[in-house]
Amino acid sequence: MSAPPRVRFAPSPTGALHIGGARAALYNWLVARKAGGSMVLRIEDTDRERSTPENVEQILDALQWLGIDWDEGPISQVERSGRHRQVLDDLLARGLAYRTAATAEDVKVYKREHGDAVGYRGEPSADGEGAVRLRVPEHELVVHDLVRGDTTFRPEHLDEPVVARADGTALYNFAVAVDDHDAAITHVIRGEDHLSNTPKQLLVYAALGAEPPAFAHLPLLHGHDGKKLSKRHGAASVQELRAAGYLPAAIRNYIALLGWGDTDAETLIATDDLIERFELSRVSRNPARFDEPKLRWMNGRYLRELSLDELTAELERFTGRDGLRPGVEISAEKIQTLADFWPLAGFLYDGPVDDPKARKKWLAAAEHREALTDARAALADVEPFTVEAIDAALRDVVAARGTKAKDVFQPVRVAVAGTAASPGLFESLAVLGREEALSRIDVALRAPA
RNA sequence: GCCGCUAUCGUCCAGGGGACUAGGACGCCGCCCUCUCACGGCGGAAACCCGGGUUCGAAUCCCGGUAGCGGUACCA
Repeated sequence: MSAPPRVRFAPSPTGALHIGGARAALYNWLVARKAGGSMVLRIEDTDRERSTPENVEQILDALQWLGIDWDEGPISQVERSGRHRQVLDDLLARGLAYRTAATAEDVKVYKREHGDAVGYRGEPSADGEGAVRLRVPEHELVVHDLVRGDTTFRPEHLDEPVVARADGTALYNFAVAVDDHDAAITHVIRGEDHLSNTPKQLLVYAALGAEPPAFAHLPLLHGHDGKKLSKRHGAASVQELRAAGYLPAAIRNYIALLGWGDTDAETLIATDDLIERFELSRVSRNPARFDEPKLRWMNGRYLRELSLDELTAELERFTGRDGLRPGVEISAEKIQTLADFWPLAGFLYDGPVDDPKARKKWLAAAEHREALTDARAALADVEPFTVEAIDAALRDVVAARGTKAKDVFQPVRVAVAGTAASPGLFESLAVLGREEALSRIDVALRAPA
């Protein structure tokens, strides 16, 4: 029996949380929740140029909205600079690191002389000033990865990495390793873009005299064009998905499947089952593409699992309107996202929408205007004004006119909804009520053909 | 360039030496349902990157090529 895992999610606040970060957070969370471990949230804000408090807020907010919680933190990496400096001094004192005046340009020159495959080896500066580089040992560095197996890095290929700026502030590869070690992290689960950095971090662990944690590098997520999905490219931030009307549960299910799958063919997996079934060893090694149509479909399934009360509450929160229940009842099975609702059913509340093409097609011909007139007359007499009675009355009109059903129904639909697609016609009319329905038809009839 | 990772339908995920006539889901196409749009049901098209090797047998193992991706910062 091994100790409960301690995982961490460590975003850098240089932008919004995008879907790739969300997935990394989710996988960490699943590992922690499955085994009764804990999840640490750390903000990697050592990039002082690009990190902002607003981004930190956004990320925390996105995580909470997604339903991914954490047990410790958020801890700020910059606030640990004292500890970083202390470790740095120790490494310097022990000769495992050295200060150097060498610049990136000097490294290039070195490569030109020794070949691209040869790792940079520098000399300490005479005055003891400059950036801090780590010494690289002679032995191979192997990353034991839970998803991709062992990856071996030969030391001669590795540049001596810069771990701190000349002013003594820590750089990423150094700070992560120190912080993960101090936090007793057992599993580092992050994107594959960090795989090449891992040997540098291994160096830090070795210098610390510590056992490195287990690593799990997740395949990257790409946009639909096959290119890397990032803050600047392809978007898909959690906030955007939220604004697009997706449910957290659906997003969790969808992104869990982006890079992971078990032998069971199930596609719809509730979060509790995800926790139970998730296995790092079954994470895919191939990059995946974010496919929004599939998320849409999945979201529709989750939407339809909600009770009408729950759906109404979601929709009222989403649209900022209330009294939506009647409209929700008749549109629930027609929407895939919360954002789909208003374009479909908003006419019930705000009047017919303006769709010239629909008017031209269904309200211009004399035949349609006559049908609408007949329907108006029938509707005026329907008693009670219920779905069933409206249904019967309008079908009587169809029968009397001897036309196809749609030649009566569509003009009525366009008259009351303004457009050719809507929830069920009879249901819509019943929701509107006789008075409102007749008045909309009258307006349509008065409008010039 | 160098270092590294990856390679099954358009996309995601299964399968992983003979059970493969390669499975499921999204999407797509057709049909059914139907007042529109959806939902739902049924059916269909659609993939093992290429070349060698190992083996009685390879999509599955090995090597090479190719392609894609990542890293190559005093960013994270």
